[in-house]
Amino acid sequence: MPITIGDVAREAGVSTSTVSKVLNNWKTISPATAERVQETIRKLNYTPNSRAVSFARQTTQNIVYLTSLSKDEAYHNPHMFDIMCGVNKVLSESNYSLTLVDTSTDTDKGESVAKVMSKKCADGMIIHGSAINKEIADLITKQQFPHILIGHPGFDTQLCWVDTNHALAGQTAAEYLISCGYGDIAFIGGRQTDYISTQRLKGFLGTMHQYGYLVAADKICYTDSGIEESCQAALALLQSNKPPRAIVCENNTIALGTVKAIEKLSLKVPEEIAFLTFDLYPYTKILDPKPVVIDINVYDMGIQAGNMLLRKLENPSLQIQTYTTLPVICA
Amino acid sequence: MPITIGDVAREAGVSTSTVSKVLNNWKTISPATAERVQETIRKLNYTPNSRAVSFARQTTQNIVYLTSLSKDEAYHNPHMFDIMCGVNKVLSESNYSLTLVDTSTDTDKGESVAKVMSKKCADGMIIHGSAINKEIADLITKQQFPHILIGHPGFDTQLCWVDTNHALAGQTAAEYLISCGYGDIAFIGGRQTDYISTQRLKGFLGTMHQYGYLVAADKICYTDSGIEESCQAALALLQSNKPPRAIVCENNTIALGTVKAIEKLSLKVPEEIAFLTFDLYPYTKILDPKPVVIDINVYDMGIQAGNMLLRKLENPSLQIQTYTTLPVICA
DNA sequence: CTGAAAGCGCTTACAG
DNA sequence: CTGAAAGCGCTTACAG
Repeated sequence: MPITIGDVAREAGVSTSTVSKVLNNWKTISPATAERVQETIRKLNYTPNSRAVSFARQTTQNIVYLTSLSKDEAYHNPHMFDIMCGVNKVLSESNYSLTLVDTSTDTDKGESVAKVMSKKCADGMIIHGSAINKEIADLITKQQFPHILIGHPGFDTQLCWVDTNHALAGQTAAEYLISCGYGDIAFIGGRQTDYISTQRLKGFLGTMHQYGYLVAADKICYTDSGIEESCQAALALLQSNKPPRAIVCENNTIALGTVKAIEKLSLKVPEEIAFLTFDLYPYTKILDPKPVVIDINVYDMGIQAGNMLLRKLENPSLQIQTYTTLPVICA
Repeated sequence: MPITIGDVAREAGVSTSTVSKVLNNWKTISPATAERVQETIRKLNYTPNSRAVSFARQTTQNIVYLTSLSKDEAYHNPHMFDIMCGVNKVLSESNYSLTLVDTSTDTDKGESVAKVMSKKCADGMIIHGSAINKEIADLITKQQFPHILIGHPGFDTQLCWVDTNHALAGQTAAEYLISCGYGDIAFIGGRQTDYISTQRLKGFLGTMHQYGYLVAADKICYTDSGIEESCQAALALLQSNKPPRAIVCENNTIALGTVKAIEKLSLKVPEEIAFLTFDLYPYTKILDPKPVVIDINVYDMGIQAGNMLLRKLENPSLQIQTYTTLPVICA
């Protein structure tokens, strides 16, 4: 038989209201009473029933993390889980719990979101970018349900979101390589339709121009991000009659292809060719030779997203649409 | 103003008890009434308040997943998250939610577990092996709190657990290589004190002996699982006067070192040397040359753990201590 | 500073 | 087959 607030009240010789007030740190309780009640709580080893608290307060102290959780997601998309860990950290520090909701099996894409909001099983939600579209966005803004979206939504919306600034990462890449004394830099990107790749290229080119360097069209390639195609692209660059001094690889697979090209030509890194990529993946550190890496601390991004949601909970009218978490260089 | 069971009752002209019974599929309700109530529910777009349901039923329909969720955990230990996804899948199919609880910041190791049990915020828990010790085990068994531990606890206990059978994976490795026609097989392991490494070696040796192959002592090495030391171990084996025909690498880092040794000696795989490792890591597939891999479907293991917990919830006296999920060969 | 009482929105014996 | 009523264990105006 679990012990209740009534047991504590009886034992301490006060009312349940008083015990509740002690539990919630009301300052209208006399120190003597408070102390007595606290002691009884310790003696009986009492913990409030969170179901009852949640029901009485009309709030859950729970946040939902909406994302796709398919098999192998953990291997393909470890960043998403690192973000989740960051979110969990701040929330738990503020006594919120975090509940996972998988959107991968939704027949209707807004199914999970609608359910969370109507069942009142959470006070707010963190939505991973993979789980959003225009309809869901409208649903959420109409209900004014507290939320933070991870990742730029890609359409105009009133939604609150945070994202990393990929263009800024591209800038950082250019600045770093320029500071190393390299002016002739090539860029191997993913598909031209890829948002992240395009942003990184944009930032890179902007900074190059700003510093007075021209990047010739034949120094910019687009690939399918496959290892083989990237290797070919890198070989073409390195074997041209005027090879670049450095290569920016838009992602890790491209870096891997570039590694193969560099090995094949037996070039010395960074003496003969420098190369750089974005994001620390589990296998980035085994690349040999090693690229310079521009990384985003996505755990920190999760922390920031969690913090913003807590602020939204206190002040629902807050509108947040921001780029957060600076890229850092791991040379 | 969210609509309640009372609104539905009034609109449908019945009592709240009746609405509740319709909601819970009691068969004592006349079809006519049931239909009328269902229609009202649809019309008003009513969803039961899960806080109230949880409070009235004295159950949460929530399960806690206890594990360490530090920064970079997602990169170092993706398997743990894949298990989590599997657990979430079965639970959500049975209308249970899954809440994350991070044990990495516990000052006292049993802190989180004790809190979960006393606050009654979950009906059961899945505990990742990293978050267990003897004291916690005693706490849980004393309270008879429904749980499943992922991973053999390493001490005698009444706890319910599931694990993968590493010795069986070692057997599978030996059987596969023997079936390829290789009899002279070496084993590069991690530290002699490592449980998993020891189990894999045990299974491997058992099967080798069973098939009548002797594994000479100098064909078994122990390493610190570092790339460099593994490469040296592999080189020593391959350059001995009687090199093995195949090498079993106890983990991916060792496989990576072995890859380097094979490259250095320009050996052809598998014509001159075959090699094998365990577990598909994110970078396993970029190893070149490719090893044969013995993998465990840990997502499936999560599904099984979730299913067992559901069974425990229905039948608390159930005792489960089992090895689950067969290793599979990815050649 | 303290307590009696209403209320949070459901479920479930029990009576009819 | 249906409904009145108690109960789940807290919180919080409100009165004193």
